[in-house]
Amino acid sequence: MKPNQIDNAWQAASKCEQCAIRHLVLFANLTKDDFDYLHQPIKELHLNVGETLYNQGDEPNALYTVRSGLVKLVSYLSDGSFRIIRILKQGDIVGLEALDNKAYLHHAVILKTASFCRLPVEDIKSLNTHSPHLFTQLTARWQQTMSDADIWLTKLTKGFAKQRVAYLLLHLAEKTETESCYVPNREDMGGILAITTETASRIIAEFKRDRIISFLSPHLATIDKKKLLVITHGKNHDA
Amino acid sequence: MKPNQIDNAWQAASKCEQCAIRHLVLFANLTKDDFDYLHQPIKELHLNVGETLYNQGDEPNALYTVRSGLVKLVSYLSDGSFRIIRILKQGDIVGLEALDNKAYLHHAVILKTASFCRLPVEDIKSLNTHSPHLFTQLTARWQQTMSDADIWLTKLTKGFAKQRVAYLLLHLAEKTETESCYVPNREDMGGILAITTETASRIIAEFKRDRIISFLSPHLATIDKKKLLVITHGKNHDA
DNA sequence: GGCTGTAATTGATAATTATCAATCATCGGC
DNA sequence: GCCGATGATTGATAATTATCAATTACAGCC
Repeated sequence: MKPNQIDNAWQAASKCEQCAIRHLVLFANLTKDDFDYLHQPIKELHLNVGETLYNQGDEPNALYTVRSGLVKLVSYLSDGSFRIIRILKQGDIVGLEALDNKAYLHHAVILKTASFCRLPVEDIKSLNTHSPHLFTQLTARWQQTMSDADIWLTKLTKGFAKQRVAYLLLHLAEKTETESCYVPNREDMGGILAITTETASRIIAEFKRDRIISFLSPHLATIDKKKLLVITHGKNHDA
Repeated sequence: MKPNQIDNAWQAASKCEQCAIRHLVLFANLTKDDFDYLHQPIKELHLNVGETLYNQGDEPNALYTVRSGLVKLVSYLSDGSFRIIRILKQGDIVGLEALDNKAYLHHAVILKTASFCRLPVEDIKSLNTHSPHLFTQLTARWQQTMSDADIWLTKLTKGFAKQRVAYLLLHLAEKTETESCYVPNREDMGGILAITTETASRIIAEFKRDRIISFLSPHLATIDKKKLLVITHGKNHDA
């Protein structure tokens, strides 16, 4: 990301106490006093599709709360191929590893125009030593992250490609408020499910023909959850 | 686990301050004073192969440090199949999710005769509010768990079965002090790599014929790391 | 030793997926 | 509207893996 983009991306900071989605975020149960331990105002950050929040190996000095949009965490392998580790939505924390002072583990790339709150690591740490409230939330976040990783492992990397695609769509639908759900491009689907772009494409095309999925726009579609669930459960003999 | 087994499993508690592997464990950097916040002596627990530390859904009131041995975390799916989520060795924490007061997420089953320290959740929480030292360690553990999960995802579920088996063996070898490494039975290998038992068997058999792996006992073998690394990197044309 | 149950291996075949290559669709810019 | 670029789709084929079934190896036990 270039300097001028950074300037554009940053917005005026706003008061956490008045945050519209505070019930979803890390600061959910902080008290009024707790906020005194924040030495700098929390800044907000806006990024467009394809932009990068941080890169693997970057020195980490902040974690981020997703206010809106979608973010993918990508890990590149030595052979040049990549794998998408997770997809994060509103309320999720990105870059939790910053708390451990290690370099970021992944590339965080915007899938759907997103906004973030930037939480400086030092503030989080100081807040944690002074107030017991944050620890609960942090625990819950780590927990959430692990359980997401488990789902990724158990549901998205097991069984035939068709089942995995079906599960992915259902999983993505869970991440949405509306009836329609975000559908990644075929290459990203491959990166999530450990299948090739072509296989992903073939399956989505088949789902389209079977009216299991209908695209409203290139990355937005409505899905037939019932049919997908059947596919998830194993082979369906065109019942 | 039946009551009489529990009786056998528990050993006299020992002093954490004198623990031989304390540098590896959660209490690594606690001060003398910190230990005063532990209301009960830390108990030690011994379990044999096939025994269960806890089951998915059990109410969690403790986390465990692995003192020795190997543990697998298993998740059963609705269709009766299972997936092995992670393998834990000396120094690793089992059941971190207990801190979030949620039910255990997996079954924790002993692969290689193991001993544990049982850390009551309440003690950990109280210790954390009174001393800043534990937070660092907990952060590091969560971090470790996440990064393990990432490896599992990126390396063990991608590419052809042969590459995955090769990577698994290398990964397991990392978990050992000695030259020989633990090799799971073929069904478990399938559960780890999302392949069938037969495929796992075929590949291990092939590795045996190629002298890439030599079994010393049913679950212990020496491996040729160099050759495995080559296989990991993609197709090897019998160079 | 012989028996028995479990795990490992192997074989044959069908199903699934990767690979390589070509075509089609779509969208923004001119 | 046309062009070019990018992503999606489809086709043909080979490679990989699952499936079903049978056989072998081996440890524990009588």
